[in-house]
Amino acid sequence: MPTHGRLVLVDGSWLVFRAFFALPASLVTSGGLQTNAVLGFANMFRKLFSGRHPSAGAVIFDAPGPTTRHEQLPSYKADRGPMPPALAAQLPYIRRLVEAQGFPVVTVPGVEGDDLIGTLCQQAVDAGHEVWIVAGDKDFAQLIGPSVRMFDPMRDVVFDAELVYKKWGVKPDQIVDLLALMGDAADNIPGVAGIGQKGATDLLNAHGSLEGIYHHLDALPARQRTALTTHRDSAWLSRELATIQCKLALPVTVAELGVGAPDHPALQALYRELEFSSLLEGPATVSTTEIQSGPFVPGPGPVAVVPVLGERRGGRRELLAVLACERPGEVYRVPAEALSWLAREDVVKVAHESKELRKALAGQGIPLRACEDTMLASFLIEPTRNIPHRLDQICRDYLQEPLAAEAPAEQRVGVIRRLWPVLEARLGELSVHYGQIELPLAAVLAEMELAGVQVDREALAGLGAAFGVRRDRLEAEVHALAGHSFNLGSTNQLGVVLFEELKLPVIKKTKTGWSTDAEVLEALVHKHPIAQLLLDHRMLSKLINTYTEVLQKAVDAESGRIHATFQQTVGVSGRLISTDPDLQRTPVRSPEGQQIRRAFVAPPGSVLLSADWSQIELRVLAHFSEDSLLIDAFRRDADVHAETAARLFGVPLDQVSGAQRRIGKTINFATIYGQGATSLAQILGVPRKEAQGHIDTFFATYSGIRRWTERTVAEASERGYVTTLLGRRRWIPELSSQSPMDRQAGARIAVNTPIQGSAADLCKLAMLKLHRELVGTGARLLLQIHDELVLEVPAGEVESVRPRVEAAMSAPGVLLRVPLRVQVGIGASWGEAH
DNA sequence: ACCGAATCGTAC
DNA sequence: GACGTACGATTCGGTC
Repeated sequence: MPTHGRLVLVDGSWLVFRAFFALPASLVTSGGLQTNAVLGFANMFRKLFSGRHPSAGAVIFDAPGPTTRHEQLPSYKADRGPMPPALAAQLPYIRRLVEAQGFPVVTVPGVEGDDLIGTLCQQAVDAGHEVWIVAGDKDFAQLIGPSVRMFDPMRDVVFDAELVYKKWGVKPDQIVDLLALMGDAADNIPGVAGIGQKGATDLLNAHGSLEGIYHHLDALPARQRTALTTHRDSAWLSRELATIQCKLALPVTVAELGVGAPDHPALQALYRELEFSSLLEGPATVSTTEIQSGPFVPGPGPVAVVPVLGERRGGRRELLAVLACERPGEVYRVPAEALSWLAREDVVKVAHESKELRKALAGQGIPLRACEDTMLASFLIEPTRNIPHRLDQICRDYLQEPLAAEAPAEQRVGVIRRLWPVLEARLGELSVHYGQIELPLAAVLAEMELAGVQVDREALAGLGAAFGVRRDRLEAEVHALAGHSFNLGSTNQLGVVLFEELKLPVIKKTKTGWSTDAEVLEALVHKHPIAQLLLDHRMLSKLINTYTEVLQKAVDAESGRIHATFQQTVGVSGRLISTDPDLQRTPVRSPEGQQIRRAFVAPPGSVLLSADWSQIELRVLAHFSEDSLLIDAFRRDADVHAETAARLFGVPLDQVSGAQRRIGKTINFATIYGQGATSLAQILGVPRKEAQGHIDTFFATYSGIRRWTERTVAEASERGYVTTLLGRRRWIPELSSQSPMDRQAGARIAVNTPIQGSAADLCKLAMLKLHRELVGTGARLLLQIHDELVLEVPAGEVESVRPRVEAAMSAPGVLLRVPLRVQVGIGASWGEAH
């Protein structure tokens, strides 16, 4: 955390409570003193400043006893109760710790810590300083401004105004209004009963402030109006309670908050007294040496590297320094200005999640070369174990040592250094796949993540507003039909309305009660008008909550684009997984969904090019199974779903009806998933017996598929794993389970993984090939959606880029027994390109 | 406040 | 329960 030149105000009371409850009470000295809060506090302090202190700051504690807020509301913070004695006993040590660290301790009787922080913060801002508040309570978000940020050390997040908006949906100066409405259970701030976080943010976004909301009561739905009127006094009192005082007269001033150098002997004495062996400096502890360049000459192994990252900007995080470790026990801190050695081919590096380091280095214009990756190696060795393959997990598994999930960088780098030889040896034959596919792909993914994709924020906002109007109308209609209002988002409440009050038939049950899913509602459409309204309401709230809202918030302020992450070690079959946000689940099927895709746009002068494979998984199945009918169908470029239908129903191809083709398609896919008769019957809406008949006919017709399926399951049972086209392995312990149900599930995995995983292999291969062939063009890859690639292409280069895309995807570098077909679309938006 | 389970819906 | 691979929003009940 870059704290120099800033005033740092630490919410000490909060930190102490968090440490006390987060760590086990079993941490005691040999003298019987419980030390968990002190240890947690000490660790947090070390993590915050890692020896590099700010020039000014303070740790603020609440003084015991009542404050003015208790006079306003006797129940304020009532359920906190008295401080546990086991915690109170640790406070003197925490005070010693803070003082030995060189920080002033600030406590003022009768004044809450929040108000101390608020007032000191205001003084500092007035004096032209920047302020960092170290705290976890969302109350503090109200103080954030151009020169004030909040750092939450538990979540490792720095909040600025933009992030506050992302997190809570309102601006910092609206936080008190938000709390006034939604209340705060932790502080016993009552808020307005009946209005939760969602309702509160929506109201504030519509009307700006509490005043605005009360001025427009008439415009609100009846339910909200009633709630707001009934609890009017509570709302205003809540706002008062939630407001942090910034103008108190205090016995201390900002000018007195100088931070001194840590008193190491005093700290060590304290650590010894409390028996904190992990914090004691000694031979067991790694010392970090600051160096100005990288004098690395790898001996028996590579140099392990861990980036020290700063804030997020434009889709990447700022690179502050790199910790490097050549020999276990020796860690160097290399400043960001001296990292050119990371680009050297002759110095082998190893990182955990090299993609992140690569992205951070891109900011300095330094390419990362010759860098191994422990995360990718772990994934290939055993994809299903240790997802998402974090360092602490694989350290535990391969070094048989514990490592804290958020261990400091100097510890992580040593672990990476020692892990690499172990993982490299375990890779064995997989090292080819590792070196040829996954490792180079990480570089391609890094570029895609940095590039991001442009979205039309206004278009999304407009869509969201339009959907919102429709959703609210539907909600009112549903409430009217039910005769009272209730939360449509609660399946419990909905179940009561549908099955008790309206006495509609129960179609299906869940583990805990009545099911109200889409299938059930579909079945009720002809029994009651409420069902269709609910289906439409579900669709619209889904689109609003999961897409229009989330996507707008995901837009990066710096680049104006969405920078998703492509997880390379999460999809057990080898698929890439997009998160933050999940762009691979962007709607496409409904017309409303397509509108959302139209908000993904190309910048002026460019177009989006979308290319997707036709039936890639069925083609992979044809290749593996060598089924003559399926291979022949693909070689003729036939309509495979129609052909399957023709064979199932015994009709000539040109007489296959739309409904029959749909069944053919469903059954073709059912093969890939190892679907059984029951579920197939349910999907097709036919009797189970008929579905079983289709399955029997299918396998009798495509006998090659039947033989391959049987052989694959048998081999997997024998060897314990299946492989994909490019040799990726997935172990399937389910196949040797005692439970027949588990074994059946294992059989489905054994069939599906080679198909899904090989399709993923082909896509990765195509991405690598395409990436090479795009060098020198202005085109760049943006997204991968399993069987689709989306590129941004300068309008003038479309003619030259398009054939390269088609070539890379049609012939990614492995020859299958069937051709691969690619469909390309081009447009100003993703929706149009599709 | 935090967490996990449950339910639901979206994609390929 | 019965369809493979996923992410994520929301609600709800339990625990610190």
